[in-house]
Amino acid sequence: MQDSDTRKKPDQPSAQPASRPRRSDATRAAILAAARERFAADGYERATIRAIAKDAGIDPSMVMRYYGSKEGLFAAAADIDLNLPAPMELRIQPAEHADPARTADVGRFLVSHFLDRWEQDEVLTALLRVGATNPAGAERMQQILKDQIGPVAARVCPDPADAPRRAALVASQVLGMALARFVLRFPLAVEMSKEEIVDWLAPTVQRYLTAPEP
Amino acid sequence: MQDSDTRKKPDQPSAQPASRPRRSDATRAAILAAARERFAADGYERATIRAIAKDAGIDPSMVMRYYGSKEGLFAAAADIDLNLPAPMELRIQPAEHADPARTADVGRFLVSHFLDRWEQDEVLTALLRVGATNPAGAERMQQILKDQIGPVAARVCPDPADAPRRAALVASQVLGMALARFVLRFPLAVEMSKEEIVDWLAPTVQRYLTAPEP
DNA sequence: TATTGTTGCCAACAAGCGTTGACCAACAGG
DNA sequence: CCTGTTGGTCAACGCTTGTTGGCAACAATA
Repeated sequence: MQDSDTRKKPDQPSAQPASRPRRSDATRAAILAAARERFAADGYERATIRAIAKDAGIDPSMVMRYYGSKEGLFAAAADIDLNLPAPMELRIQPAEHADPARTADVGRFLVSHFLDRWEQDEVLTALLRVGATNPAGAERMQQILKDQIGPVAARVCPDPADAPRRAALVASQVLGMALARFVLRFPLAVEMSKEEIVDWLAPTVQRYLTAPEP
Repeated sequence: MQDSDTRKKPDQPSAQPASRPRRSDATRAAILAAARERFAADGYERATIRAIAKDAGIDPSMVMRYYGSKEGLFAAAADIDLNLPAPMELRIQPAEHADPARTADVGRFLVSHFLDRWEQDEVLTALLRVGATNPAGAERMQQILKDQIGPVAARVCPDPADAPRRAALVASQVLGMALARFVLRFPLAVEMSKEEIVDWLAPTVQRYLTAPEP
């Protein structure tokens, strides 16, 4: 899902789903990488197509040809997969027993996973920065919450009916920490070790997901 | 602190600290109000001086005359007072007894107060939006955290030495919820009632502030 | 080899931005 | 009354932005 392209001119209207490699694939990838870096560092407006093109070592007009517009470029760059485990896998860990505390430590796992994910892929910071000022970015985040975090919550929380609310609570804590650490760069949020953060946030997330009531 | 001006031409170099009212005070206030609205709605880059001036019903050049530059305007508009109670007042509530759980419900009070504050004053949303893309905005937020939340944490948490860390944790949860509810406008974060949010977040904040260890 | 599509650069466009300085109207103090 | 200060508009500046079309070089196909 990550490197999907917005390819034009579908040669065979109903042919193979993955189009064969092109000579320009390296350039496309360079543009995408530069775009992620710039969006992460500067946000949507200040990440100019000219700057991105310069980073990628090509002409600005190429960006337009391959991605149509700045919005198209962002859409391609912000195609994110959180790599969350399929919900079923979560139940396996603590063997197979009844309702209370279905998964021993979803909270711990999730917080740790998110921190790793954020540190290794700047596109998450990019999406967070852009989402704060750009409607399309905010919508994309909302979609990720719904499609990728929601299902996990649905499997783990007591009443699947209010899984969305649980997911939103989890998102508020995780995004808040990401904001403080990777976007605003509060010194104290930056200096804390990953383990320390996990120790503090895991019980919170665990409670948001599994507590029967506040 | 809220409506501080960047007044030029100090007539008497060492005269009264508060200058007398001017004929243009209404215009200044209109500009500031429009600026807060635009910054909150659009972020720093897309909130143009021209648009702000139009909202205020005056010429763009007036903004420059009264606030020097766009940065100056933002600095004036983002002069924020969280209205947190002086730390001493917090200790009074549960009478006067020893260490464990100094204040019965700081968490509940803080979450409720922040939600109120955010709802009634759009400048908080403005600062959050701008802080995500603008270094000056991020620095301002950091300063508010240090000067206004830090002291509260220092009085309430077990070891005043790591009050800053406690404050950062609290900020991560509170800012995260503000981000989800007021900036990204996740439907489920918007639909939840204020009481519901307080019920969920209060224990978290309480723990971040008063728990002896994670 | 001739033709056709792909890859890339260059120069330019129109629009929008923050910012500036000239200029006029209204008021204030003597 | 005049005179200087203040409040405000207007038109323009220099610059950057996203975006476009033309044109040369290369690769692939026939």
